[in-house]
Amino acid sequence: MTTVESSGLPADVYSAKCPTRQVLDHISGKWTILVVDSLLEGTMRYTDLSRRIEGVSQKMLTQTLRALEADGFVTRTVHPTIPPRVEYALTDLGRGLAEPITALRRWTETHINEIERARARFAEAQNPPPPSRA
Amino acid sequence: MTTVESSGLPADVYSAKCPTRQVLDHISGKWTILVVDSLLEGTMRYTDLSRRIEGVSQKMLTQTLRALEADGFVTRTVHPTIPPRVEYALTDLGRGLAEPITALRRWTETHINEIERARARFAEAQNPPPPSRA
DNA sequence: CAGCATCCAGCATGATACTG
DNA sequence: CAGTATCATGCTGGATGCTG
Repeated sequence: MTTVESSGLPADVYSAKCPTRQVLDHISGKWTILVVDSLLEGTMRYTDLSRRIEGVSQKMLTQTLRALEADGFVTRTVHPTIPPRVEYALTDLGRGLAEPITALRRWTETHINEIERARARFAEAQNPPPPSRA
Repeated sequence: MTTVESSGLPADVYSAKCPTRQVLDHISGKWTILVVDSLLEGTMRYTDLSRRIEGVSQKMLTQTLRALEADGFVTRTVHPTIPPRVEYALTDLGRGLAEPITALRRWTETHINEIERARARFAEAQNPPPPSRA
């Protein structure tokens, strides 16, 4: 096998088989978090989500919902009426997923100032602007 | 402001100004987690990381390290010797970032079986395979 | 050793038009 | 209403060659 032997390290953190990577690749999609967040407030119809998330294309919304459904994070319920009525809701698994995401969000929000100061320092170091006064 | 009023929702979760999105976009990069994980074990030189992560191109490794440096997650120390010697290390902030990431990793690893069962069910529902025996 | 600059391929995303 | 199908594109990421 091609595993790194000299260390107990990543091995295949980016392998398609790495669970973290699989899930991370999904939630890092542009719309996934928006959808999950929306559904945390309750069941919604396609159009509800579409209007709420505002900016998402039909293609992307559908794609995101399908991926979430495939992973068991949301349920899709079709009411065979006219006009059609499709409702999306989070599963328990989906609500569980929301927790670590929220943890990450909170950590980030707590430290965003620190991060932005670091960025400012970095930018300045790269881009030595004329010290406004010698 | 352009914030959604009718709900306390996403507002601009995908806006460039959303902290969560900013950080998520970074850690969702193919190599960021690998680099952070590696550096959790201690200071490393460029080549150490390059060899350890194995599969990363120079471009991507450099790019990833620069982004992490810009955000204040790693320090880059250049020893002006010949040949050059550059050492990378996690900052406290970087170690802090590792925690929510680890939390996500753990949640995923705990639930990956459930996710994969959901996927199997979904695939089957989409792709009604001939029931091996009528 | 530790990069940077350039070129290129593929996929993710997005806009548009059409359908049950 | 809730999608599907197609086309266009922009950016991510990888390969290659050069430098202090």
